[in-house]
Amino acid sequence: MANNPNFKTAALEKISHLEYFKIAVSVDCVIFGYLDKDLKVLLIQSDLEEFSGLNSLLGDLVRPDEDLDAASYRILKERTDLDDVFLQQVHTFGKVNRHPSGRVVTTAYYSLININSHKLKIIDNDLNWHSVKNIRKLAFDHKEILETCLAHLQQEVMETPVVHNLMPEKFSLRELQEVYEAILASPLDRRNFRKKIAVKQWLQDLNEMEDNVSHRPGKLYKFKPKYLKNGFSRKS
Amino acid sequence: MANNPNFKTAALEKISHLEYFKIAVSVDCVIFGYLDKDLKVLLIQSDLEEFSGLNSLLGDLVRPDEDLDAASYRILKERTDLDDVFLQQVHTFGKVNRHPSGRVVTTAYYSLININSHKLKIIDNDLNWHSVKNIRKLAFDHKEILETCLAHLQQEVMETPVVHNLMPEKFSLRELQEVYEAILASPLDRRNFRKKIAVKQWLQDLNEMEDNVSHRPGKLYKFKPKYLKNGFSRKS
DNA sequence: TCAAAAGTGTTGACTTTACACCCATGA
DNA sequence: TCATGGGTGTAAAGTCAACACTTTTGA
Repeated sequence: MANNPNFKTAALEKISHLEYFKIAVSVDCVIFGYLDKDLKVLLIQSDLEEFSGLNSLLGDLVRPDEDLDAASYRILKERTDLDDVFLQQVHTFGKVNRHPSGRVVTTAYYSLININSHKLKIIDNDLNWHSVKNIRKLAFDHKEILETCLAHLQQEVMETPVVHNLMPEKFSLRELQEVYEAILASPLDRRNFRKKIAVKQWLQDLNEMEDNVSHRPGKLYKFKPKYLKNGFSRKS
Repeated sequence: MANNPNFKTAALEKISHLEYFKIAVSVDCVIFGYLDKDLKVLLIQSDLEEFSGLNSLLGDLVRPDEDLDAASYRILKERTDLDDVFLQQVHTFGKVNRHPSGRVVTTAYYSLININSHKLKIIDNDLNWHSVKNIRKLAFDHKEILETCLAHLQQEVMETPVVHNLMPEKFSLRELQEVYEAILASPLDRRNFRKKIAVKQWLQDLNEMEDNVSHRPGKLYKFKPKYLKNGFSRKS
């Protein structure tokens, strides 16, 4: 087989395909946070003249020697200094004219981070948290990317314990429910919510009570340690 | 804003990022078919020396002026001459060394086609249908891509009427069940299957009976026309 | 008359939803 | 003592899985 004249080596194939290496690959991160009973997303002022005044997702071109997953990780790390982040690939957007600088195919990832425990370099970066529900227009096709990732998050949130990324270490069931309501954008029945969560067995009762609340304090919980591992989505 | 010296135009940005245009983008299609009570996938002999003797998925580099979805469509069209195919993006694979010819990020799509109604150009192409369950090793990371797409198909098959792409125009409920069993790789209870399908209301009773069967003939059904539209997945 | 598959319903287990009252705390 | 949320259970509806017998046809 190796002598079959129809075979080409990888090196040869590369030469014959050089003209295809004209597409850039980027990743865009939809970074969700939670604050004031509201689902937020981290956006940056676009530095492209074409999109002046508009916000965009955090994204960057993928380096030639960088895994796709690693690129999303780097972008998050650069902005948040977070090391052990949750990141999951959602979809790849590849319309020819989606980027005015040229042909850029972008892979969208979503992430969940705890806003309070990581102060960002906000001021010097035009980097800010925005209420997801108030977002009207974004640069590029980033509105569509955001919507796709939000839908994905909404689908996953009751199946897997991803919310833990938005929570403080200790929290009450009310606080947890408020996060779910913010993500799903709809109210939940308190008793049914508690039953549903209890069945999952994600939480550990800390035998501690809330403090500084002006009503009967609730029990505090944390996610069991085995659910706190993040890492990447399996595939890259 | 437009006079802000920190803005760059898209044209300028492109120049500064030229070195990133060193990654090629491909699509790979996991094309499923159904024959002899068996889920098949369309594979081609790899023409890379590095993978001699191995099969690979159908794929190609994306052209600079071609939408990502359109590339998967083109690949399918080239091989099957099918025009109105079902194609859905599943995942993008972007490890640095996944392709020996250089850096190639690939987006995987899956497709379902009816083997009998479209004869392929099989002989001159080393192109063949293979039983999914017998596949051991493929070129590149194509085994992983296949597994990812199969899992995706298995998840979707009871939610959406995608199977219609594997069916002849008219079919009995037994035939439909056999397709489901091949996809899910597990037997289904006949009565429960029929109830589940009935609830979906995807099918139309043709008031015709099977013919040429050596047992009691079953009723024939077809998918309601509104479920036959395919097109692309929403996003590209 | 036999072999093969068609066609069909019920029961029990489980899941999901809707819903209301008393309790503990701080102001 | 009031306002606020904590904490809890049940009944009805719906969903899902398991399971068996009679019917129709061709060979």
